[in-house]
Amino acid sequence: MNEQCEEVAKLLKNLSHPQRLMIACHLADGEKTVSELQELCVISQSQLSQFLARMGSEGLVESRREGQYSFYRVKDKRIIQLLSGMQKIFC
Amino acid sequence: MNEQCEEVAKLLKNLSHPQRLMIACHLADGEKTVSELQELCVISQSQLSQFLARMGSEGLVESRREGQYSFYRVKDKRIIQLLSGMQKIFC
DNA sequence: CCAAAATATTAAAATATTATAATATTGTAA
DNA sequence: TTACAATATTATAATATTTTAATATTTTGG
Repeated sequence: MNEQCEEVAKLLKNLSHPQRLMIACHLADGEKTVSELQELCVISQSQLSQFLARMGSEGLVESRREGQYSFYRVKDKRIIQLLSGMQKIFC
Repeated sequence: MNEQCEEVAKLLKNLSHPQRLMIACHLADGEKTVSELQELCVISQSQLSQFLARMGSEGLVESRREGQYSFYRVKDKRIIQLLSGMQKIFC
């Protein structure tokens, strides 16, 4: 239980910022560009990029570059499950 | 969406510490005393009490005093739902 | 090549969280 | 009433997060 709590708490911490949560929710709907996210989330370019970097380094999202665009998506199916569960409960 | 993200992010932040998550999981199983929690979670008295106070002030748990014991429980059914959902996904 | 758009990185001040120790309060049994 | 168990509060140093501004890199159209 200890280990799972550590792992899950780390994930929740990553989702525990309103804008990171919003980013994750939008990405759970499907892959998005940084600039698409920037419009959807109303967030500064710098902060968005920093948040995505953090979310990437902790395995929450992954990205691919295509030309001048970076596409981000949620990395793990379980996280999509979690997000959609939360949506059912709280939205 | 903005408001919900704020609300849910606040909740997740509260659950985003391994020991607070463990406290919440144990309480989701049913009401517990502080000293029961202290044994279950292997945590210092002071920190446990501080965590419970914080979780209480943010509406995650509530308590009742009975003699020398304080009993804590999860306050909101939705949070129990969330926790058991997480358990299904990650445990 | 050059300019502009898209994205990433760095830096730093303000704020919040965490861990720990010390102390205080409350209730009960002797 | 005294001592002890259970719980709560306060204080503080160490660490992490958040916000913001400035700068850098990458890619493409002209």
